[in-house]
Amino acid sequence: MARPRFHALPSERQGAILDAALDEFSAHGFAGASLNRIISVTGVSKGSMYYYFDSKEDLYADVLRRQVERLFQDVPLPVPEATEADEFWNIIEGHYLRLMRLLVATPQTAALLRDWLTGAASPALREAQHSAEQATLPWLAETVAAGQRIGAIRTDLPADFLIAVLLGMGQAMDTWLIIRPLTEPELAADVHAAIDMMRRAVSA
Amino acid sequence: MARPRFHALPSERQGAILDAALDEFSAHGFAGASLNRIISVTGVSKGSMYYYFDSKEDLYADVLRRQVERLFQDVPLPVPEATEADEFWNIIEGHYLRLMRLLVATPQTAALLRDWLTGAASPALREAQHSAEQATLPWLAETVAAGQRIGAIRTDLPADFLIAVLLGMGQAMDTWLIIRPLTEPELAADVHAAIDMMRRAVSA
DNA sequence: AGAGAATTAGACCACTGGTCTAACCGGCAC
DNA sequence: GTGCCGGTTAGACCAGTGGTCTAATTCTCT
Repeated sequence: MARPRFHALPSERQGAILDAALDEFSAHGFAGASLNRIISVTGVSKGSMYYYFDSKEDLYADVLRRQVERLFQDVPLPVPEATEADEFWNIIEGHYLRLMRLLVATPQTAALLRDWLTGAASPALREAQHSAEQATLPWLAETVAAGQRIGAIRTDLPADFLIAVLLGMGQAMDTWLIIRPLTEPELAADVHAAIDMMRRAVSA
Repeated sequence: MARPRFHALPSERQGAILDAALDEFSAHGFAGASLNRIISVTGVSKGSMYYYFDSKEDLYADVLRRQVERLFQDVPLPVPEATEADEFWNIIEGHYLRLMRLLVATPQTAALLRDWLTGAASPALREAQHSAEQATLPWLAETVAAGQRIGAIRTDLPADFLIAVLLGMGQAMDTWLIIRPLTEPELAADVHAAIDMMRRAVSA
């Protein structure tokens, strides 16, 4: 995680650094991004950079976390408070649709997420993986628990397993949806189909 | 792809190079692997290495392709010739179980595949992606088509979409299954649960 | 003003994947 | 045998990488 010193910087300077990093990471992915390019664009010296961040991964993790936070802030996704399975899944579908719409509208964030989704588990990115999971997993776990409580989600398998499979399905769907230029009606239909598959896979 | 020259080499030399590369890639993943380490272990000069292979990716693609081929050779997985949905899914489950057993028994291959699965779509690996897809995708596509023909798989969604989702589920399940040390009875039960979820998601 | 800490700059390091040229070697023509 | 020539090999070399280190600067507080 970025050292506290970084957050003590004037916010415009923070912003300039993080913006440049976002540009670089979303354009080239983690592996292809060049730290030297980032510092030369921002004018920050290498010494300062490593005074603020532990490593390239650390910077990446911070950029990613910010984008995920912004996403969750722009599209609030409360854990569904439903009493019945159909309602539960409708709420989920609405969440997903809103999220995908926002991603379509912010291609840079979408590119960053795509890179992260497809390369996340590589050993070099455990830090980023971890920091983004902190934002995502608890929500998913809570939602699964809520679904189980009202009988919308099966309880015969370990929740961990269900969550892993849902994450996998979600990544595949995200990638499939993001990668192609989408028109509105298609998007809604595709999201409906995606959630339907999830529902079938894990419903009680 | 490896240049033809490489295959003209004495097969023991080919083997030594590919073994060293497999060691390196499975131990450190694609990004962490060092070409210099591979050539220093094998005693092959850098000039020769680049005379045989176009690039690091090219070598990786070749190593990966070999392992996938070996896997499919050791565990034949014919497209199910079933006439009824239950039978169809039983055959699939049998295939998957056999494959996972082999992977558990060959951890090096499992490590290589895990790295590939989790990092495959990163731009640097398109070559490897492509070469391994050639081995995997057609089979999956055929199997989906076979399932659709006998009414075991839904036809209301694009096959591409189903395949993408199945791949995502498969990756998640593979990872979940490989990552934990498995005892036999658990493995069978987990595989059964995994295939069951796939079946629910895509059945007609 | 002066001491001491926080911060910055950028030279430097080992290493990376990849290129290039000079040497080498086997086989064929004379 | 000699000359030659194409396929092959060795390894010096290159620009660039992420990361470290130290000396200088700036800031703060007494």
